[in-house]
Amino acid sequence: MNVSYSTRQREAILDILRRADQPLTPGEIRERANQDSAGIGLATVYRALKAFMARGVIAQVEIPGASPCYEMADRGHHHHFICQHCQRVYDLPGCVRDLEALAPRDFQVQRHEVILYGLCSNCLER
Amino acid sequence: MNVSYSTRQREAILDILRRADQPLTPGEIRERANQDSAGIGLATVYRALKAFMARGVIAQVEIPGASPCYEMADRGHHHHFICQHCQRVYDLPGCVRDLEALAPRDFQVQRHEVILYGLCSNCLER
DNA sequence: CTGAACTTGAGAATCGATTATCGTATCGAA
DNA sequence: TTCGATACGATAATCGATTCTCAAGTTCAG
Repeated sequence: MNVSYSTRQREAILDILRRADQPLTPGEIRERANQDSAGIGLATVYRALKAFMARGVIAQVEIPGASPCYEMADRGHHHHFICQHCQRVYDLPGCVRDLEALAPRDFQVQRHEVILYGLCSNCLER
Repeated sequence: MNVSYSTRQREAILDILRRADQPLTPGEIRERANQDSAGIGLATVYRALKAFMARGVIAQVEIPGASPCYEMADRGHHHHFICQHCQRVYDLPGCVRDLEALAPRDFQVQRHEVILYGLCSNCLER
C-alpha cells in the first residue's frame, strides 16, 4: 500500500532540513545533499518534500520574489528576512505586537506573515 | 529617444489601476481592459506596467502564493489583508512599529511586507 | 502634413519550476 | 532470502508566467 520507506536519500534530506538555520528551496536541498552523500536527483527531492508535507513533518514557506522554501514544522512562530543581494532567506525569531489592530474591527484575522527585505551581514561586508 | 508616448491602451491601464480598490495582476488588468475598450494584448499590459514601474507611477505588490500585483504608487505605505474565503485583497491603512527590531543588528532592513490572512466582514456574515 | 520614433497585437519563444516517465535499485514483511 | 511495493536517477515533458518578434498602426515634434 501507500507506505513510506525510509531511504538513504530521505534521511539525508531530513537531516539537511534539521540542520539548516533557514528555509531551503528544493534546489538548495539537492545541492547540500550532493555535498554529503553524493547524487540525489532533483525529482527525488521534490518527491520527498511532498511526502514530508503530507505527513506534516515539514512546512512550506512561501515568500514573494522567491521560490517556495521548506523547513521543519516544529519550529514555532517566526518570520523571515530576505537578502536582496544573495536572495537567501533567514529566520527571524519573535514577532510583533498589535499586528491584528491593522485590520478593520469587523474582519477576523487568522494568521499573518511579516517579511523584511534588505541586506544580510554577509552581503553588507562587501 | 526613449520617450513614452501616451496611447489609448496605456491610459486605459492607468485608469483601471486608479479605479481599482485592490492590487491587480497583469491578467486581471487585461480582463478589465477588454471589458471597457476592447482588445489589449497581454504583452502590451506587461510593457505598460514595466514602463509605469520605471517612472515610479505604479508599485508592485508581491504576495506569497499569488503572482505579482500592481497598484498606484501614490497610495502611501500600507499593507494587505487577504480573505481566505473570497480571495479578495484589501488595503490596510497604517503600519506597525518596531518591525525592524526583528532583524539582527548587523542586517540592513530596506523595506517590509505585512500580510494578514483571515475572513473579511462580508464573508463573516454568512 | 510628414516621417522617424515609438507602440501594438498575436503568437512564438523562452524561462524557471515542477511533474511524469521508465528502467533499475532498494526496502522490509514474511 | 524472496518478492511485491516503493523509491531512485536522469531526462523529457509540462506548466504558467513573461518576453520576444515583426509587420502594421499610432504618436507627435517640426
